[in-house]
Amino acid sequence: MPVARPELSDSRVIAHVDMDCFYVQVLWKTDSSSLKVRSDVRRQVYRFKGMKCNDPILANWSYCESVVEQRKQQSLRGQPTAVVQYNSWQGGGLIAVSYEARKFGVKRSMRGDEAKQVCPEIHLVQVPVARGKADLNTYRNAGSEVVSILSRRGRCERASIDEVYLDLTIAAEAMLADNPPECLETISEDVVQSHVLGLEEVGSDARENVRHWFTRSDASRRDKLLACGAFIVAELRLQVLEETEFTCSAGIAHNKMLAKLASGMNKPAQQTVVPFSSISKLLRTLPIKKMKQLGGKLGTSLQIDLGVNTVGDLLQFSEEKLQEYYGVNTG
DNA sequence: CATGGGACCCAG
DNA sequence: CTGGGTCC
Repeated sequence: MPVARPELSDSRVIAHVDMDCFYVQVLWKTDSSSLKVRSDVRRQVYRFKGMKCNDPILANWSYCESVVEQRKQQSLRGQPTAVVQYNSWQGGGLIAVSYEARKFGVKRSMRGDEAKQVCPEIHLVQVPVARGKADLNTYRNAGSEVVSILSRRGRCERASIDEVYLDLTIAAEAMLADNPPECLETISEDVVQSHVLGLEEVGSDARENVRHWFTRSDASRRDKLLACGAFIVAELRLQVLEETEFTCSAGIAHNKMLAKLASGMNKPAQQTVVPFSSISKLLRTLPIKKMKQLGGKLGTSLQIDLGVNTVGDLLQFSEEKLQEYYGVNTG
């Protein structure tokens, strides 16, 4: 029988790391492989610009443009920018949008022309093209740099080009045994800036609440493990920033689903912890469509056919009942 | 044609 | 295996 159920009573420490508008960030950076390509081709680009181009590699004008555009990279920091693929039809499709551009209402999956209308000063940069297709290898390689840093502290699972799950259970247990947060004299600002779900965020001093949560000696073992995990993730995110210039956001929780949910709650360049005690409150009212796997037709079917709107509503249905509707695994 | 394409999972 | 769904 297929089983797709997590273990009961789970105290793993799982992080989900999500790069902020990753394709845009990659433009800001100069990595060695793209430099090599650029210096190879730069001379020819200038030679071919405005002419008929017979070289099969350079024949695609989009590629020439993208090579030229990449030279602007450093100056694009802090400016409204989007990465587009295929510029020939209505300016190409946006696949990443900088936070500066988002302020103007520029959205992913707009066309380049559309983005120019709402944000005339936006910089549109094309992804490289190889064999007539968008070539994402530059971004894939940049993602690998991040994975190599994250894997210093735990096992990594690449979830996509710009997302990684990290199992920090072992590292958190070790930290709890050797050097628990409650014994630390000072706690770095990066850690205190974490968001912890379920903490009363009264206007007075959220910082002090977080600091207290991290250092309380009477916390449950689960909470202490998550606190250690959040420490480690804060360190890792700093190392990623120092070594790659990339910022990312992260969620820290007891399983992948919750870590993924949390990483998207505070962006960019922030991290969010989901303590065990906050889970039921969080899920009871969470719209089902926000959960991974339920954003499409399955989620719609849950709403329309079963009247399930929140994760809490789902509890009224037995596993067997759901399997009747959707099959053994999906159910 | 007009969000594009690839990776992965599942049901039948 | 194919065809459909989902994600980025």
